[in-house]
Amino acid sequence: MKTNPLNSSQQVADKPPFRVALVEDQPDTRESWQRLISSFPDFDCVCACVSAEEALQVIPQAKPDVVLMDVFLPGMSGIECTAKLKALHPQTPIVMLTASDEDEILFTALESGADGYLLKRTKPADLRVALLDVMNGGAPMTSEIARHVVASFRRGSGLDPSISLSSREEETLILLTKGYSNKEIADQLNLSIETVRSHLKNIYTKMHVRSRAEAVAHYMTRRPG
Amino acid sequence: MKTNPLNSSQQVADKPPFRVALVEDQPDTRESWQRLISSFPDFDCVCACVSAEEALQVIPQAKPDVVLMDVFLPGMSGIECTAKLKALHPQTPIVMLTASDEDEILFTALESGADGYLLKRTKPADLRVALLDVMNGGAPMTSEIARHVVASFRRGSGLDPSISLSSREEETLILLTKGYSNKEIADQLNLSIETVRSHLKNIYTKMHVRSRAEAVAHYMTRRPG
DNA sequence: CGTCCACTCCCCCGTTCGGGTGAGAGTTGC
DNA sequence: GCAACTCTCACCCGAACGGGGGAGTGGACG
Repeated sequence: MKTNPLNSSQQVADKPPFRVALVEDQPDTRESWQRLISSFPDFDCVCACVSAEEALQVIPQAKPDVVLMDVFLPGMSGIECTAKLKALHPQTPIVMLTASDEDEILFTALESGADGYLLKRTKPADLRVALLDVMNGGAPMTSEIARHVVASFRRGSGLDPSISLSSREEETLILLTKGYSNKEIADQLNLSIETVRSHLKNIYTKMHVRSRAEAVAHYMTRRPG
Repeated sequence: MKTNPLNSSQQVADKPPFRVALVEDQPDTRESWQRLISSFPDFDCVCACVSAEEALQVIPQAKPDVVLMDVFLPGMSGIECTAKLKALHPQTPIVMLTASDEDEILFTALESGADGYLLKRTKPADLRVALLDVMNGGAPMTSEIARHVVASFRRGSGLDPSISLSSREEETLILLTKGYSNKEIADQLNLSIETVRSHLKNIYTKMHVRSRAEAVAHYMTRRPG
């Protein structure tokens, strides 16, 4: 049970090195990562694929201990590739690499079965820690990434541009989509239950629905939860 | 964010120590954490509350830089307390502490606005790192916790093995998520409204929810809408 | 200044919902 | 045959909900 950062212990072991597979289309980036991984004494970059298609061919044979997967790949995306690899070898951890920290990509990547999610600017030492972490059942991600993930639990989802709700109505709707009752919403917003009911009536009118369940359904189908 | 490890209690007024608030009902545990925090030269435990109610009174005045909150508290829970504190001071980071790594508690805690989530068996050094991390906008959590969080995204796309609904219950749920009332569902399935109610009761029990809106919310956050 | 609107809260009323309990028909499996 | 399960339906009851009013405050805008 170790956490992210500080790692000073250098394990010089006689054990066979951990086998890393790399999927990255950009030649210079790929070679750079490959060299970096091979520079770790306890790691071995057993294959460096240039595409998702090649990865699906090679990786099942290579049987790596961990896969480093770029998100953006020509043809099949790294996310789709991750899903397919996970279907074949659910136990092989896959860490996604990306230059972007955009929410939607992150969540899609995690849904596809990625175990960790790192930004490409991750420092070499942190990469090594992350690889060890993920092979140990962890879910390595940078603080930035983790914050996004945690934040996603907070907000039900985004706003709906098609209908203009007032800010108070918006807050009410979001709590509604978490399944709260009128009373619970009133408590969380420090309002009277009657005020919440007022807002709800307006929301129903604006959204053309007649019940909280319908409002939740419409809201969540328009804005992916 | 640089932190100079001074081992003695003599801190010259380079920088005021970080102010930590603690909420924990168990006396011995509370004092243990309090001592631990105070032992860090760059941290100061400015208040140690025995209950959520006290925390809501004291913490707004104490204005800590970070709050450590136990999940299980008599009376108002740590989760509810977190939500209320977050409503007052959204910018003050709150780290939840618990002995359990049960999914439901974790997600509820994160939804309530907690910024980090640590197990009580977290090592002192890791606690300090976590506190620094969360004040810097990070979302500290142990590898175990992070794995659960990531796993929850996976359930979102695939099947949910945790709950098995019968085929009739499944149909009912799907119509529920379209916002239909019991009567409308009954009509569409050519059933009595009482039968629909029966199915719904079973669904609620299996899904651990208490209302149709909550069922819709949970269902749609776990599956693509 | 007056109007509009968001926000807050209140009342009444009928309907819906959720929980508890029970029960008969059909199926599957031991 | 009996147990376990699903599917079906029923009744009761209290709580929650949705719709219809009204009403006061405060800010924005012309």
